[in-house]
Amino acid sequence: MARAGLTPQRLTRVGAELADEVGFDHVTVSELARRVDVKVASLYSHLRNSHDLRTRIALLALEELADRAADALAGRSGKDALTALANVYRDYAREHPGRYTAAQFRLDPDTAAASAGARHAQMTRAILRGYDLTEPDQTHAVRLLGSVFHGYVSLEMGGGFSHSAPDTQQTWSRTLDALDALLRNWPPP
Amino acid sequence: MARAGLTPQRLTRVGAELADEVGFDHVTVSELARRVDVKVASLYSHLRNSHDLRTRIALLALEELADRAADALAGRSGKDALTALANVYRDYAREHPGRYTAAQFRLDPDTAAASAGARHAQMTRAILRGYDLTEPDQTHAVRLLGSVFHGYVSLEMGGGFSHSAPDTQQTWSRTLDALDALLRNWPPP
DNA sequence: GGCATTTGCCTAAAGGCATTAGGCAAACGT
DNA sequence: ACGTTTGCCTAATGCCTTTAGGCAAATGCC
Repeated sequence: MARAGLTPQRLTRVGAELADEVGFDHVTVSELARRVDVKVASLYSHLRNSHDLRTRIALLALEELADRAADALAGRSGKDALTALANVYRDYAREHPGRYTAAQFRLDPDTAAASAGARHAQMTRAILRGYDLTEPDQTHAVRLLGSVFHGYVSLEMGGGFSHSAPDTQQTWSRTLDALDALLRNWPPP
Repeated sequence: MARAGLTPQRLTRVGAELADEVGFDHVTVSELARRVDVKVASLYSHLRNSHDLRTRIALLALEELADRAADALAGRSGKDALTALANVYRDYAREHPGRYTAAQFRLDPDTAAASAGARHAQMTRAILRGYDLTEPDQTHAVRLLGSVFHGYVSLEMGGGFSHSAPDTQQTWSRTLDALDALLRNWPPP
């Protein structure tokens, strides 16, 4: 019985690929075992259980996404930064639909606190430095941007905008124009 | 063996209640059978399979939501209508989280075409009559509103905004202010 | 009302996934 | 070299889905 050299990290990576291929909801410990050519029970030395696997994939996705976002934001500000961040989310969801879904996986509070989630909020906030917003409107705006990015990407991914004119690239571009305009003319209370 | 009086409709309703209690992802034919006090196999006379059950719950949710939206919009326009529609989604998600998730269930194209999905788009479009938008910006705006509503509700439901000040009711209210302002000052291309 | 047909619910069985227990051999430390 | 740890295996249990085949209740026709 030669050893397969499994680690939680490797299993998480393979799990993430699996998610992109079959959808995060269909990620299964059994299928993962097949992929790494090992019997199912063997995985339980490396993963607590199925939920643990999902959690790890979610954490991986959140970090990859945060890393990409950090890269994209470097040296940009204003609308340029807004567009760059928005595109990171949208492109990631297109390239890695399973991982993107994983990033939405509900984590328990402790795990969430230790995740890259905070970096995401932080980066969105950074973008707003290019606009003239003070608290509490800045927080409202962070949440609004999060809502639009996630909502748009998730609807587009789910086929919500499918096959109807005008094409979704147009809408995306105009959506970013609109958000930029909104942030520049944020309404008074 | 007294008959239980099952129908696809009743099973769908019970399935929807089940979804609200345990989450749409955990809706199971077996649990449904327990709830209606019948053996599992019996359900297969009324439901094609598990996927069929989910589809029916999704369609139910889409219709309930569209009905509520239609009620809420009656006699309103402008920001009043915008707020009313937005609250329908948010309130529905709070009252019926499982059904709300179900409404996001990806339907196959034919089923989607026959669903209440079109009514939703239509009602969002109706709101925009209170603002001065022409095609294709009207469509872009429909998609943006859909993104914000869905994104906000889904992040809030997932605990994304949890426990941080300011409270989410504030943000929601200011988000609607912002959307209204945006629609009144939609940026030129 | 009696009788044939349809329909609804049941038992049985097969196959899949998750998870735990217990065993043997490879890798590692001294 | 040898004892310990560690990794992967077999076996077993339990829950879920889905199909096949049977019996009894409802339905409809005369």
